[in-house]
Amino acid sequence: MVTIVDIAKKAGVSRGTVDRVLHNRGKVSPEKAERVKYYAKQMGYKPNLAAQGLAARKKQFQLGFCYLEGRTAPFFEKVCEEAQKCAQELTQYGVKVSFFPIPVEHNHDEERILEFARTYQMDGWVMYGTFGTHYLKAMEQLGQEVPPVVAYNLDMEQRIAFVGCDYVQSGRLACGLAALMTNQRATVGIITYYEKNVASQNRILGFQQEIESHYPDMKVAEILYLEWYMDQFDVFLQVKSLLERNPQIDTIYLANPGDYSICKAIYKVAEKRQVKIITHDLASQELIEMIKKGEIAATIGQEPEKQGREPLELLFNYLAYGKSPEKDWYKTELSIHIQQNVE
Amino acid sequence: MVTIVDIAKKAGVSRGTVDRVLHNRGKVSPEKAERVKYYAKQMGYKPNLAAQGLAARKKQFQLGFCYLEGRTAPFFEKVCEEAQKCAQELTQYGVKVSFFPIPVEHNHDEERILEFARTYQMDGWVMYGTFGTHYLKAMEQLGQEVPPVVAYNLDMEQRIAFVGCDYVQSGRLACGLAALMTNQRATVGIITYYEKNVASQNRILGFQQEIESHYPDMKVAEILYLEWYMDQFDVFLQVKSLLERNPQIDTIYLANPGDYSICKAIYKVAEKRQVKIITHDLASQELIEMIKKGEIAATIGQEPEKQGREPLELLFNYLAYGKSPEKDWYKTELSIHIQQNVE
DNA sequence: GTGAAAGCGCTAACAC
DNA sequence: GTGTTAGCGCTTTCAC
Repeated sequence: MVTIVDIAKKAGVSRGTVDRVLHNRGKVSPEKAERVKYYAKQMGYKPNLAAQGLAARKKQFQLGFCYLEGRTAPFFEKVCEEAQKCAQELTQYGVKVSFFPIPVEHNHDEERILEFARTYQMDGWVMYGTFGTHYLKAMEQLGQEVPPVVAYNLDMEQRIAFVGCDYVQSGRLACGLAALMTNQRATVGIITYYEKNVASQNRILGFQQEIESHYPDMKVAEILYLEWYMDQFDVFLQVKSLLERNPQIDTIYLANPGDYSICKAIYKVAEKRQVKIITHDLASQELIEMIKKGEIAATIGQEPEKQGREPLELLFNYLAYGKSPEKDWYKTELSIHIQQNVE
Repeated sequence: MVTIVDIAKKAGVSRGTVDRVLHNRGKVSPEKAERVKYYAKQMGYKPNLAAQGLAARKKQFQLGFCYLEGRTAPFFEKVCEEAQKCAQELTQYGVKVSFFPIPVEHNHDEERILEFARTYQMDGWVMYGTFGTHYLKAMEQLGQEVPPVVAYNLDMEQRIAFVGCDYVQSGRLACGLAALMTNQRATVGIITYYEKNVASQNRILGFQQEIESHYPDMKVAEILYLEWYMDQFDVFLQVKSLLERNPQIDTIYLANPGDYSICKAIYKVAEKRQVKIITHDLASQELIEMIKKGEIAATIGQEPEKQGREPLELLFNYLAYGKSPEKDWYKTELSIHIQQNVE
């Protein structure tokens, strides 16, 4: 294994100089820099991570992790759980991660976010796209330099990388499942919270694209938009009338479950008609129970653990080792869970 | 963060003594040992991995990784690929991993395995169960002390841990998929290579158990055992007559694909009857293409990457840091792949 | 501009 | 039995 000292010897310089060249830090004569770079490449130098990590302790980085909190964001709990584990491990490298729960009702509150941006100074941030976008706007308004941001779950601009799933593909996969369960003849009722939610929109888009490109005998009968304020009983009535309006519906695609309590309401109506329900994520215990019982036919996962861990690791590598993320988009895998492989 | 020196100070001993206590290595007076242990626990000491890794370089461990090689073992290629990546990373810790491909035809050749055991001495081994079992027998015969072995893919006795899937559950999941695709009314033809293969047997067992416990309207019409020597055309004829004997079959469960070339043969026969095919693993490009085209309805994965990486990491942790595996069985997840989430 | 040296936390060889 | 010390590879500070 090639070390920094090996290069120093070959290039006839000191180990300090090699380090300066490798990190584009400080004053080195052009010729020496050239020579060092040449040998580093030629000898296939790869920094030793253990050693780098050990030395990194002195830097004491402060990172911030923002996540959505509230009844309607159970998915983020899973993400956050893994992020906490990762944060614990990063302790070893002298990193301190602070967690910032954002209540769903403040998610677009520009005033508050401005205050947030003013108050908290970090060496780097992990944010989900919607919040990150607001944050950047706030920082611009404040005329402040933005630290590196890694986005997760939903993408945003000006981040150094994004970790999350392909929502369009996610909708396509849901469509494929519907096809599988109905001999490619499904008539689908789509139900979703929040008409303007990008994730939900893209999923529905993907679902419809897939029908068009692969399944001529399938169709979407209606898209039902639920509103924030509806409770379980409201939902029950809405779904009931959806099914009454469209007696041919045999599959329900719940593109954005939000609060999973609505699943129960949907199931109650759908049960009598033997309608298959397909939804996303595996976040609440309630949902898991329903899948185990076969009340929900299938759910599509998007690796919440990876969304919690990878952004922190990317950020740390970026700051501590100067390693820019190799990819622009770290796609999480879309998993299918049915009765027999849940848990 | 608590370091070894902090403990030494508190306990009023030297850092060397603390190290000896923590690793149960060498002579320390009982009282001092007690004191060190007490403070280590009380202060919540966690060794710094970076530092440990750096220091581990001097030990120069030699590990061996055995894998099955040949046309009928494409799954192992994926495993091996990831294992090689992991081996490359372990280089940083002074670890050298040697890879031993075992041709399928030598897999049970006791004579050869005896020779193998005699020839290669390693600090630790990663082996798939079938080979590992023979290896242990050989070592016993030679009267040699066995180094630690981590098993993967198939379990064995006397290993320090096992990394692999639950084959019974894997068969249950296949059954669940069949149910999903047929409104719980599938009539299934099961096809498998090698009657005595444990993985295959357990999958079929799980499949049948699941029918019994959940799907009264499903049944297995026949189990067809293929033989080693059959070529694609032989398979074609066998499957054809299987379907002729059982005109009600609407689903084929290929419990052990072995060589994936038989998939094409099965599809050719099954196509006319619109029979759904379910199989395992995602190992060959050929198979992936068939799934993309929808010729194979679904395949069930078992995390080959994890099976390649985790055993090496466990073995390294065991040897270098004296950390025994936390679990006895590291279960790999069963994933479902259909047209829309393959690749 | 450059080299020398200290130190990150841990391990193991060595001296007493 | 126990303490001391060299060193793993890298970063950074401090002289020159």
